Parts: sequence; C-alpha cells; structure tokens
Amino acid sequence: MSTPTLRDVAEAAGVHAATASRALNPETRRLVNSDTARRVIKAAEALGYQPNPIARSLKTSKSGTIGLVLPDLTNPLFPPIVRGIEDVLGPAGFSALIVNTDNDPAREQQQVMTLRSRQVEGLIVATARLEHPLLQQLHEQGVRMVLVNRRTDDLDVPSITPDDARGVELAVEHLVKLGHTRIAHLAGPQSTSTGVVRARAFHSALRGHGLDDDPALLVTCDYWSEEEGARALRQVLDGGAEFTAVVAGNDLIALGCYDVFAERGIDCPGEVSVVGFNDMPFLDKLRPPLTTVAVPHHQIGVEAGRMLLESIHEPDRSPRSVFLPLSLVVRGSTAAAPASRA
Amino acid sequence: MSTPTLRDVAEAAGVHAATASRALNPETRRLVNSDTARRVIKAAEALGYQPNPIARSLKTSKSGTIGLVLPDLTNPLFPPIVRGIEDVLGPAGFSALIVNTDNDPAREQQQVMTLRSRQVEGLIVATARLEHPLLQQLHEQGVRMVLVNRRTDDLDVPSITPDDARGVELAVEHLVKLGHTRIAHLAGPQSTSTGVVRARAFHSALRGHGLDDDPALLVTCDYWSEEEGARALRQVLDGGAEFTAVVAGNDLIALGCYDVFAERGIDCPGEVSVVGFNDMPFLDKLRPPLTTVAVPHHQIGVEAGRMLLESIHEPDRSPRSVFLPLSLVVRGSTAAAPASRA
DNA sequence: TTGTAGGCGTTATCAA
DNA sequence: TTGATAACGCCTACAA
Repeated sequence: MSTPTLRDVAEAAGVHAATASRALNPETRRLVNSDTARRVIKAAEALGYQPNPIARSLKTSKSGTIGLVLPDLTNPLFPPIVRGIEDVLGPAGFSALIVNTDNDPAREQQQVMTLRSRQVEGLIVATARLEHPLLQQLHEQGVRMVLVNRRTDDLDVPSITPDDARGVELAVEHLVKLGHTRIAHLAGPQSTSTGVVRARAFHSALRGHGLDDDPALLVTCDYWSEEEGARALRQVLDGGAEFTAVVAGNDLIALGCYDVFAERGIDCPGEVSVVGFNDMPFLDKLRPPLTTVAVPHHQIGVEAGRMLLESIHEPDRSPRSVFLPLSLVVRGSTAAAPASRA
Repeated sequence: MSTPTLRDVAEAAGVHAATASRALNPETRRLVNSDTARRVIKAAEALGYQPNPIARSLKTSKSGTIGLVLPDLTNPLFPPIVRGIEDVLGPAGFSALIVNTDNDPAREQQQVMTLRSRQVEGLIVATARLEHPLLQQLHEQGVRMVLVNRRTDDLDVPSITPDDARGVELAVEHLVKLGHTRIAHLAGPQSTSTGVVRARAFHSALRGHGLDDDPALLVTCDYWSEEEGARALRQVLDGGAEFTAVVAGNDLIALGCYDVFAERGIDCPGEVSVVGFNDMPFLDKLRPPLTTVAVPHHQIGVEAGRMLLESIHEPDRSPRSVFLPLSLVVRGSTAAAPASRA
C-alpha cells in the first residue's frame, strides 16, 4: 500500500478529513477540540502520515520553495552563501532551487522563468548588475526578492552586501602603513555595484591619505577572473607608471597577478604587495599567502534568507539594506614598500 | 490578473480544457487535429501560458525534482558535480534539491526525509559509506538512486565513480619513475569506498613495482581534511621510517602535508614529493604547485544525471556502474628522489 | 477528433 | 467544534 493520505488518518481517527487537516496543522489546531486533535495526531503517527506538500501547494498556492540565482556555483564565493541561506530556510520549511546563469542574460531570463513556473515564493539574486532590466521587471511584477553581494541602481529592493567601501579602506590603510604611496587598483567590472563601489572607495581612500590618484594606476577588468586580473596587471606594468602595491578587485584578480609575477619574475611582496578581496578558501596555502579582505559569506546567506522569509511573511515591510562588516586578513603578500627608487 | 491557466487558453482558443491539454503536451499532440493544436498553441503563447507544474505533479505524482545528497557543498569537489547534474537534468525538465549532511547520519536521515516528503523522483547520493543502513533501507523501499564518487557494499545500486584504483596506479608509477622507492600513503577514511579502494590500489601498485610495503608508511585519516592530513604525516614522520614520497588520499590531505612541511622546515619536493587526488581548483597556485590526479567532476555529474533519468524512465533496466577515466597532472610537488641516505 | 467527468491530496468556506 | 462541499490546475479514461 502506498503512503497514507489525510483521509486515511481521518478515517483511522474517526473524524472527517477537514477536521484531521485542522488538527494536524499547528496554525489551525486551536479550532479543534484538544481530545480530537490528540486522537488525530496519534493516528497520523501510527500510520506514518506525511502531508503531501504538492497537494498543499496546489491549494494554498505556496510552494515552500525559493529560487537562488547565481552566476556560477563553481565560484568558491557562493557555496558558503548557499549554506547560510539553507541554514535559515530549511528550519522554516523552505527549500532552495539553485540556478546558474553564467553571466548570460538570456540564460538568466530562461532560468528565472523556470523558477517562476515552479512557483517559487521569492528569489535571492546574486547576479545583479547596476542596470538590470530583468530585475526591474520582476520587481514591478511584485516578485519578492533579496539581492546578495551586489546591488542595483534605482531599485527599491532589499540587499545584503559586504561593506565594500570599508573593505577597500582597510586594504589601503594597511598598505599606507607599510609605507606604500604608489598603489594601483585592478577594478572589477563596472557594470556591477561591487566593482564600482570598490573603485570609488579606492579613490577616496587615496585622497584621504593625501596620495595622488594616478589614472595610469587604475585598470578595469571585464570579468572577475584570473585571466582578466593578469591582463590588467600587465597593462599597468606596460604603462610604465611606478607602483609598489596593488589592491585587486577580488581574490581571483589577485591570483591573476600571481601569474604575472611568475611570468615576469617579479618578487611579491619584495617588489610589489597585493591585497585581494573575499578571502576564498585555501588562500593561506598560496606562496605568498594572500593578504585579503574577509567577507562573511555564510552570514550573508543567513541574512538574505532571513530577509526573504520576512518579506514573505510580512509583505508590507519596507525593504531594508544591510551592509555586513568586513575585516582585513594580513598574510604574506603584503610587506613594507621597497626603498623608493625615485 | 494572475497567471493564465489551461482553462483560459482553452477558452481563448475556443476548445475544451482537455483538448488544450492534449494540444500543449507533445506526448499527446498527435491525438488532436493539427489545426486546433496550432490554434491552442498560439493562444497559449499569446496569453503567456505556463503550465503549473504543481498541479501537474499532483495529478501525475511526478514532481519533476530529484534530491542531491552531499556531505558539504563547500567542499570544492561538489560544485562541478552539481553543475554537471543540472546540465543534464534541466533540459529534461527536472530540478535538483540540494541538501548537506555534514557527514552526520542523523542529519542525513532528516534531510532525506525532507526530500522524500517533497516527492523527489530520485536521489543522487554522494555520502555513501561502505556500511550504510539508510541507503540500504531506501533501496529496499524502491527509492531510485545513483551513487556518485563513492559506493556501498552489497547494494545493487548504480554508481558513478572515478577509477580510483587506476588513479593511484598513475600516481605510484609517476613516483617510481622519479626514482622513489619508499613511498607513504595517507589513506582516507576506511568507512568509504574511496578510502578503501585507493589504499588497496596503493598496496597492489607497490607490489607491482616490486617495492616493499612497510606498514609504518601507511596512516589512515579519519576525515578527508587538512587537519587529518597533517596529523597523519606527523605520525609517519615521528614513526621514524624513511620515505621520500607521499601519496595523499586526496588534495585536502595533501594540503595538510604542506602545513607540516612549513612547520618542520621540510623541502617539498626536494626532500619529499607529494601527490594529491581530485585536482581541486587553484592547486596550480600553491607553492609548490600540487601534482595530483585529475577527476572529471563535471562529467561525473553528467553521467549521474543521465543514469538517474534513465532509471526514472526505464525503471526495469538493471543498474550499471561506471568508472570514469582519470589522468595525472604533474606539477611542482613531485621531483626526482633525493640520493639515498641509506 | 473532441468533450465530459472525475479525481490527485489538501485546505477554505460555509453550514450545522 | 465538526462536517459537507468545493476548489486549486491539470490529466486521463471514457464516451460521443
């Protein structure tokens, strides 16, 4: 015999299915005589009754699932965020459906369609670009969502991001204390809030320390990747401007620098110091171990999960945005500036 | 107005809902006049009709979801497998629900319950232990599943694993060619097929090359972790037996060796060579870059997805197991054996 | 080839 | 407090 249904339980308890439903659902249990309730619950246990969430969904039009839109799960940034989200969602009875967009808007659109057709009750989105028509449109359609890591311009949607500006300040401060005065920035894509905010914070940090802000020391990467990081560093190097330190847009870009160091025989941190951003796993095993800004990824997930649950349960709350505090992890890729050759 | 239903489409096309259903479903389209079909399809497009998979599930008792049981998504091994699975499942109309067990059997049981209550149509399981009562029980209950990475004893369930034995052979062969004769193995947990198979293959490879198989050169790790790897290597070192190379159970264990090298001032590969297993990302950025056995993780996912689909669509096929070929990636952590000090 | 009717398992509404 | 009834959106015998 197959799995017992509510009817079976009701029958076993000698009540109507509707009553059994009420007794089994904590929300409505108070509507039923506590003796009957007990009886129903006991019957349910005896039969090993498991409610069928699909039938429930059909009736309530609540799927108990949310969608998680990532660029690429393979980026070590995301798994801890996913775990954080699930740690909050699971106990609340929700499951996450994960999709990867590979930064392809067409694919993203298609994947979001899939999620919506599966009736997700909300979206956690890690792929936001500053201009993002799809998100705009979803928002207008009243789709509940929370942005993580990145934000979108002019869109009143809650977001959970690291305090990127503060992270860059920490990095610059650290380098300045080590005596660096000529610092380059390999910025991330300027289509993302992360890329823009970090670059802007970099400039203002330089000015804050009274350093000059040489345009030759800023290169923008088209992707958050090693290849782009390498390309960007080569470009600075080939430009001929002097510098003794690099603030990389993120760890992958910093790893690209390592490739160029090897390629050109540059000593890090002897000749050039590097700071990354994110604190990916295993960075301490590199040579030199990478100094970087640690982002509380798990926490980002937790907060995002909470915020989405909140907006599901209290749809009228006005959206808040959260900036999570960051810390600098000093390792071996940064050292005192070499004696000035000027 | 909310999302259009099948009825709306039918009405728009001037047919009955049943006809619309038949027209929209490729399986049954041939039952309907091709003109009517065209009309229905056009109406569906005009309205932006999306079938409600929940309603469909309730009727067909097919959820279109499968469960993916992982120890921990945060282990870089798994994301590529997940992507591989989704690459196959997505186009087939399935979505994956991912759960993490943290290697805790109680948590695993609870998570699997959740998955089953969500009516997943099958399970892909990466947490198999050799003795695994839960899997045994699920199998007896007729739950469709595919094992990845690891297998289970005495259970007639399809599995997709790397050809672990061959991988170890490749590693040992490589070391022998470099002149190593005293080789240690830091084995993974012997509760997993992976740990056992690799250890067994290690012994037989040594014998195959006529080397002696000193028990002092084998230590078993309780977990696949850096900490355990470090502990195991210290144990070999402290045992005093001579050796010039290590075959680590996996990359994390190898990373633990790096910690011990740093701690004790041992030169790798000058004094000791190390080979890992898995080829995690960024291993080429370590110092020295880690020589390791590359496992086709994405492909494992693809094959697992395919096999699960197969067993869903043709339940009577007898289970097959697949061993995927491996290759050795030679990097900087292995070098010629130092001149014998004997 | 198309329509009718019934039901998948649950919950919401109404009446008793 | 409980029961009867209908409905969520879809699919599928069966009948026409």
